[in-house]
Amino acid sequence: MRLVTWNINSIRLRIDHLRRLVSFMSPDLICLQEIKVEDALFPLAECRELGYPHVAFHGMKGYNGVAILSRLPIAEIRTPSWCGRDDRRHLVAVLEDGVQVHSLYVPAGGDIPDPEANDKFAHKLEFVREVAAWFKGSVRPADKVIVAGDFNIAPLETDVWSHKQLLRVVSHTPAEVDLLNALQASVPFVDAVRHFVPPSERLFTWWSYRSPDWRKNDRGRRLDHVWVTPALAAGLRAALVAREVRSWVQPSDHVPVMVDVEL
DNA sequence: ATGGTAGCGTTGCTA
Repeated sequence: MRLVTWNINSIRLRIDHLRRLVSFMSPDLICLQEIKVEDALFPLAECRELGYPHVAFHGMKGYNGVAILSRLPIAEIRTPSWCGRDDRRHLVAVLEDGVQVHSLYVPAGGDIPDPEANDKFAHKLEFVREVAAWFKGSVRPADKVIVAGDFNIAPLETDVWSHKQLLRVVSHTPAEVDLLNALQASVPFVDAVRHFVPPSERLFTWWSYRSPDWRKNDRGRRLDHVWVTPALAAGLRAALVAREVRSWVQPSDHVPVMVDVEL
Protein backbone atom coordinates (compact mmCIF):
# COMPACT_ATOMS: atom_id res chain seq x y z
CA MET A 1 0.00 0.00 0.00
CA ARG A 2 1.39 3.38 -1.01
CA LEU A 3 0.36 6.38 1.10
CA VAL A 4 1.12 10.02 0.41
CA THR A 5 0.50 12.93 2.77
CA TRP A 6 0.52 16.48 1.48
CA ASN A 7 -0.38 19.93 2.77
CA ILE A 8 -1.76 21.05 -0.58
CA ASN A 9 -2.65 24.64 0.50
CA SER A 10 -5.96 24.82 -1.43
CA ILE A 11 -7.16 21.69 -3.23
CA ARG A 12 -9.14 23.75 -5.74
CA LEU A 13 -6.19 25.90 -6.77
CA ARG A 14 -3.88 22.88 -7.09
CA ILE A 15 -6.14 20.15 -8.46
CA ASP A 16 -3.80 19.87 -11.48
CA HIS A 17 -0.85 19.36 -9.13
CA LEU A 18 -2.81 16.58 -7.48
CA ARG A 19 -3.38 15.01 -10.90
CA ARG A 20 0.33 15.26 -11.65
CA LEU A 21 1.21 13.72 -8.29
CA VAL A 22 -1.13 10.79 -8.94
CA SER A 23 0.34 10.20 -12.40
CA PHE A 24 3.91 9.90 -11.17
CA MET A 25 3.44 8.36 -7.72
CA SER A 26 0.19 6.45 -8.06
CA PRO A 27 -0.64 6.34 -4.34
CA ASP A 28 -3.36 4.08 -2.99
CA LEU A 29 -4.16 6.61 -0.26
CA ILE A 30 -3.68 10.37 -0.16
CA CYS A 31 -3.98 12.36 3.06
CA LEU A 32 -4.43 16.07 2.40
CA GLN A 33 -4.27 19.08 4.72
CA GLU A 34 -5.21 22.74 4.25
CA ILE A 35 -7.71 21.95 1.52
CA LYS A 36 -9.23 25.39 2.27
CA VAL A 37 -12.70 24.59 0.97
CA GLU A 38 -16.09 24.09 2.57
CA ASP A 39 -17.64 20.65 2.05
CA ALA A 40 -20.32 21.86 -0.38
CA LEU A 41 -17.60 23.07 -2.78
CA PHE A 42 -15.19 20.10 -2.42
CA PRO A 43 -14.05 18.83 -5.86
CA LEU A 44 -15.42 15.32 -5.35
CA ALA A 45 -15.99 14.44 -9.01
CA GLU A 46 -12.42 15.46 -9.88
CA CYS A 47 -11.01 13.25 -7.11
CA ARG A 48 -13.05 10.29 -8.35
CA GLU A 49 -11.82 10.89 -11.88
CA LEU A 50 -8.27 10.70 -10.55
CA GLY A 51 -8.96 7.11 -9.56
CA TYR A 52 -10.18 7.51 -5.98
CA PRO A 53 -13.75 6.28 -5.65
CA HIS A 54 -13.62 6.50 -1.86
CA VAL A 55 -13.20 10.07 -0.63
CA ALA A 56 -13.62 11.55 2.83
CA PHE A 57 -13.39 15.28 3.44
CA HIS A 58 -13.85 17.62 6.35
CA GLY A 59 -13.49 21.23 5.33
CA MET A 60 -14.44 24.79 6.17
CA LYS A 61 -14.49 28.12 4.38
CA GLY A 62 -11.08 29.67 3.79
CA TYR A 63 -8.92 27.85 6.33
CA ASN A 64 -7.71 24.44 7.40
CA GLY A 65 -9.61 21.37 6.19
CA VAL A 66 -8.46 17.77 5.71
CA ALA A 67 -9.29 14.99 3.25
CA ILE A 68 -8.47 11.36 2.52
CA LEU A 69 -8.59 9.94 -1.03
CA SER A 70 -8.60 6.15 -1.22
CA ARG A 71 -8.61 3.37 -3.79
CA LEU A 72 -9.60 0.99 -1.00
CA PRO A 73 -13.12 1.04 0.43
CA ILE A 74 -13.60 3.12 3.58
CA ALA A 75 -15.75 1.41 6.18
CA GLU A 76 -16.07 4.32 8.59
CA ILE A 77 -15.23 8.02 8.74
CA ARG A 78 -14.53 9.95 11.97
CA THR A 79 -13.95 13.65 12.46
CA PRO A 80 -12.41 14.27 15.90
CA SER A 81 -12.13 17.85 17.15
CA TRP A 82 -9.79 19.25 19.78
CA CYS A 83 -9.60 22.17 22.23
CA GLY A 84 -13.37 22.61 21.94
CA ARG A 85 -13.07 23.99 18.41
CA ASP A 86 -14.66 22.84 15.19
CA ASP A 87 -11.73 23.83 12.99
CA ARG A 88 -11.50 20.80 10.70
CA ARG A 89 -7.99 19.57 11.43
CA HIS A 90 -8.47 15.83 11.88
CA LEU A 91 -10.07 13.10 9.78
CA VAL A 92 -9.95 9.33 10.28
CA ALA A 93 -10.78 6.73 7.65
CA VAL A 94 -11.18 3.18 8.88
CA LEU A 95 -10.55 0.70 6.06
CA GLU A 96 -12.49 -2.53 5.74
CA ASP A 97 -9.74 -4.58 7.35
CA GLY A 98 -9.73 -2.28 10.37
CA VAL A 99 -6.64 -0.26 9.43
CA GLN A 100 -7.02 3.33 10.66
CA VAL A 101 -5.70 6.16 8.47
CA HIS A 102 -5.48 9.64 10.02
CA SER A 103 -5.06 12.95 8.18
CA LEU A 104 -3.95 15.45 10.81
CA TYR A 105 -3.24 19.19 10.64
CA VAL A 106 -1.68 20.54 13.83
CA PRO A 107 -2.09 24.31 14.38
CA ALA A 108 0.91 26.34 13.19
CA GLY A 109 1.05 28.27 16.46
CA GLY A 110 1.71 31.86 15.41
CA ASP A 111 5.02 33.67 15.74
CA ILE A 112 5.74 34.16 19.45
CA PRO A 113 6.86 30.95 21.21
CA ASP A 114 5.25 31.86 24.53
CA PRO A 115 1.83 30.46 25.48
CA GLU A 116 1.25 33.38 27.89
CA ALA A 117 1.78 35.99 25.19
CA ASN A 118 0.40 34.07 22.20
CA ASP A 119 -2.98 32.32 22.19
CA LYS A 120 -2.13 30.48 18.98
CA PHE A 121 0.95 28.90 20.54
CA ALA A 122 -1.08 27.95 23.63
CA HIS A 123 -3.65 26.36 21.32
CA LYS A 124 -0.95 24.40 19.49
CA LEU A 125 0.49 23.00 22.72
CA GLU A 126 -2.94 22.06 24.06
CA PHE A 127 -3.93 20.48 20.74
CA VAL A 128 -0.90 18.16 20.80
CA ARG A 129 -1.54 17.34 24.47
CA GLU A 130 -5.16 16.40 23.80
CA VAL A 131 -4.33 14.24 20.77
CA ALA A 132 -1.60 12.48 22.78
CA ALA A 133 -4.00 11.70 25.63
CA TRP A 134 -6.57 10.41 23.15
CA PHE A 135 -4.08 8.11 21.36
CA LYS A 136 -2.79 6.86 24.69
CA GLY A 137 -6.29 5.82 25.68
CA SER A 138 -7.57 4.49 22.36
CA VAL A 139 -4.70 3.02 20.32
CA ARG A 140 -2.66 -0.05 21.23
CA PRO A 141 0.66 -1.13 19.69
CA ALA A 142 -1.03 -4.16 18.10
CA ASP A 143 -3.58 -1.94 16.28
CA LYS A 144 -2.86 -1.05 12.67
CA VAL A 145 -2.84 2.75 12.61
CA ILE A 146 -1.21 5.28 10.28
CA VAL A 147 -1.07 8.95 11.34
CA ALA A 148 -0.05 11.26 8.53
CA GLY A 149 -0.13 14.98 8.14
CA ASP A 150 1.28 18.42 8.72
CA PHE A 151 2.32 18.29 12.37
CA ASN A 152 3.90 21.77 12.14
CA ILE A 153 6.77 20.59 14.37
CA ALA A 154 10.29 19.63 13.27
CA PRO A 155 11.58 17.34 16.04
CA LEU A 156 15.19 16.54 15.10
CA GLU A 157 18.14 18.89 14.76
CA THR A 158 18.45 17.74 11.14
CA ASP A 159 14.76 18.47 10.53
CA VAL A 160 15.59 22.19 10.30
CA TRP A 161 18.18 24.17 8.34
CA SER A 162 19.73 25.54 11.53
CA HIS A 163 18.97 23.94 14.88
CA LYS A 164 20.63 26.78 16.78
CA GLN A 165 18.84 29.55 14.89
CA LEU A 166 15.43 27.88 15.16
CA LEU A 167 15.47 26.94 18.85
CA ARG A 168 13.25 29.96 19.59
CA VAL A 169 11.26 29.78 16.37
CA VAL A 170 7.79 28.23 16.54
CA SER A 171 7.96 24.70 15.03
CA HIS A 172 11.29 23.76 16.62
CA THR A 173 11.10 25.00 20.22
CA PRO A 174 11.88 22.47 22.98
CA ALA A 175 8.33 22.80 24.37
CA GLU A 176 6.79 21.69 21.07
CA VAL A 177 9.37 19.01 20.36
CA ASP A 178 8.89 17.54 23.85
CA LEU A 179 5.12 17.39 23.30
CA LEU A 180 5.50 15.83 19.86
CA ASN A 181 7.86 13.23 21.33
CA ALA A 182 5.29 12.52 24.05
CA LEU A 183 2.61 12.14 21.38
CA GLN A 184 4.83 9.70 19.49
CA ALA A 185 5.56 7.77 22.69
CA SER A 186 1.87 7.58 23.60
CA VAL A 187 1.42 4.32 21.63
CA PRO A 188 4.37 4.34 20.59
CA PHE A 189 4.46 5.28 16.90
CA VAL A 190 7.34 4.60 14.50
CA ASP A 191 8.45 7.53 12.32
CA ALA A 192 8.11 5.83 8.92
CA VAL A 193 10.38 8.28 7.11
CA ARG A 194 13.21 8.31 9.66
CA HIS A 195 12.92 4.51 9.57
CA PHE A 196 14.73 4.82 6.22
CA VAL A 197 16.58 8.14 6.47
CA PRO A 198 19.18 8.26 9.28
CA PRO A 199 18.88 11.13 11.79
CA SER A 200 22.29 12.41 10.68
CA GLU A 201 20.83 13.30 7.29
CA ARG A 202 19.01 16.59 6.75
CA LEU A 203 15.47 16.22 5.50
CA PHE A 204 12.88 18.95 4.85
CA THR A 205 9.26 18.91 3.62
CA TRP A 206 8.48 22.66 3.75
CA TRP A 207 10.15 25.81 2.49
CA SER A 208 8.60 29.20 3.28
CA TYR A 209 7.02 31.23 0.51
CA ARG A 210 8.94 34.16 1.99
CA SER A 211 12.30 32.72 0.94
CA PRO A 212 12.34 33.14 -2.85
CA ASP A 213 15.72 31.41 -3.12
CA TRP A 214 14.42 28.33 -1.37
CA ARG A 215 16.41 25.95 -3.57
CA LYS A 216 19.70 27.79 -3.19
CA ASN A 217 19.45 28.62 0.51
CA ASP A 218 17.53 25.44 1.42
CA ARG A 219 16.16 26.94 4.62
CA GLY A 220 13.57 24.22 5.03
CA ARG A 221 11.97 22.30 7.86
CA ARG A 222 10.52 18.78 8.16
CA LEU A 223 6.99 19.57 9.32
CA ASP A 224 5.11 16.74 7.55
CA HIS A 225 5.22 13.25 8.97
CA VAL A 226 3.95 9.70 8.59
CA TRP A 227 3.84 7.56 11.71
CA VAL A 228 2.78 3.92 12.03
CA THR A 229 2.04 1.68 14.99
CA PRO A 230 4.45 -1.19 15.84
CA ALA A 231 1.99 -3.62 14.22
CA LEU A 232 2.76 -1.99 10.85
CA ALA A 233 6.45 -1.18 11.33
CA ALA A 234 7.68 -4.55 10.05
CA GLY A 235 5.73 -3.91 6.86
CA LEU A 236 7.50 -0.65 6.03
CA ARG A 237 9.13 -0.91 2.59
CA ALA A 238 10.12 2.60 1.47
CA ALA A 239 9.79 6.32 2.13
CA LEU A 240 10.35 9.35 -0.06
CA VAL A 241 10.03 13.14 0.20
CA ALA A 242 9.00 14.49 -3.22
CA ARG A 243 11.20 17.59 -3.02
CA GLU A 244 10.88 18.40 -6.73
CA VAL A 245 7.20 19.26 -6.24
CA ARG A 246 8.32 22.51 -4.57
CA SER A 247 9.63 23.66 -7.97
CA TRP A 248 6.34 23.16 -9.82
CA VAL A 249 4.60 26.30 -11.11
CA GLN A 250 2.67 28.02 -8.27
CA PRO A 251 3.55 25.32 -5.73
CA SER A 252 2.33 24.57 -2.23
CA ASP A 253 4.94 25.51 0.37
CA HIS A 254 4.83 21.86 1.50
CA VAL A 255 5.84 18.84 -0.60
CA PRO A 256 4.29 15.34 -0.59
CA VAL A 257 5.71 12.65 1.68
CA MET A 258 5.35 9.04 0.49
CA VAL A 259 5.48 5.78 2.43
CA ASP A 260 5.11 2.22 1.15
CA VAL A 261 3.84 -0.23 3.77
CA GLU A 262 2.39 -3.72 3.66
CA LEU A 263 -0.79 -3.84 5.68
C1' DA B 1 15.71 43.54 14.11
C1' DT B 2 12.87 43.23 10.28
C1' DG B 3 10.22 41.82 6.41
C1' DG B 4 9.63 38.83 3.10
C1' DT B 5 5.00 35.56 -0.06
C1' DA B 6 0.71 33.06 -0.62
C1' DG B 7 -4.54 31.81 -0.36
C1' DC B 8 -9.14 33.02 0.66
C1' DG B 9 -12.41 36.24 -0.50
C1' DT B 10 -12.78 40.93 -0.20
C1' DT B 11 -10.22 43.23 4.11
C1' DG B 12 -7.80 41.26 7.18
C1' DC B 13 -6.59 36.76 8.88
C1' DT B 14 -3.77 32.79 8.76
C1' DA B 15 0.30 30.52 7.62
